[in-house]
Amino acid sequence: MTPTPPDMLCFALHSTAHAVHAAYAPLLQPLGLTYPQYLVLMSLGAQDDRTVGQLGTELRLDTNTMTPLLKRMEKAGWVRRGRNPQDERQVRLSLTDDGRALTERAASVPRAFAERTGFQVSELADMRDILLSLRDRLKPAKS
Amino acid sequence: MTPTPPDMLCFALHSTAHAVHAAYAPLLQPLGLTYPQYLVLMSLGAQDDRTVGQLGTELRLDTNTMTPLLKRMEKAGWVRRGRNPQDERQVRLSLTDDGRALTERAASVPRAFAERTGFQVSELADMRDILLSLRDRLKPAKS
DNA sequence: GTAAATTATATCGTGCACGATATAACTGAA
DNA sequence: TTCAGTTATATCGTGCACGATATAATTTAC
Repeated sequence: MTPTPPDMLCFALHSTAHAVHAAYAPLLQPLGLTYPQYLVLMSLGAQDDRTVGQLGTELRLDTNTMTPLLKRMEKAGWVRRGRNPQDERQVRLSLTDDGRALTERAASVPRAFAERTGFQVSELADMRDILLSLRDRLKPAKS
Repeated sequence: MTPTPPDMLCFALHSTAHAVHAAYAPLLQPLGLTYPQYLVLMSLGAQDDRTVGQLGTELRLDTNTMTPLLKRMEKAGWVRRGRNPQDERQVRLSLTDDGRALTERAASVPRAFAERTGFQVSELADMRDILLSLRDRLKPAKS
């Protein structure tokens, strides 16, 4: 008996991630943010003045995704990008005043999301930890 | 205290979905399939001769995603697309012989994936059900 | 029986995501 | 010191994903 998508864990994960993305969209759209942009904003809000590589490591994205994403955010006036004079290979990132103001408006989004799910905060944290345990078992990525 | 991506459930979900996607990629690449194409193939393998809309409902994708995806699969020779003479609005989908042969090769992929995680099958099923309960609570999608 | 509404699919534009490749800056070994 | 190797970022091409819109076929209301 061959497995069918609705029964597969991978599809549950895939479709739930999309559903969460869709649930965030109406919360982020008034702020003019996409979901990956929101992650960048919150990450820089917590720790500013980092390189593209450092931010990409935290968000698990490569530079081929990060660079255009960051350029769009620079164009929107939320992020500053500048080469590090000590090491011209690095591009250091920091929030503009507008960007920092936006982090404050965006900070309430996870709570608004959690409320919509109807789950307890502790249940959501459990779910998060289960997911991370799965994710981190997949790291080796070698057959 | 503003939340930071590594602590957020949404990011755990987002990054775990990407990690699973990445873990599937080396299993699917020898078959020439992308992950969404694999879902279409398995879904049609279980139940053939369905419309674009029916398949999209199962995979939770709209026609603006389905149509190009299905055209690529048609071009690859796995899927046939044809208008339903009873209702010319509908496009009915079925697997070609090549497509059906590919489902057999692709059927072992979830087991190979499950083995890599090191989780018990029952644990993976529990995880799936937890995810689906979250996903289905988000459906209303109205603030 | 025809106009309005609905349904099914397609098209267009934008933004990730990622493999492959490029390029410039730095580092280190001989 | 020079040049081979490494590191940090960028570019290019392809494939989703999705909002908005378009179009043709069918159904419904009158």
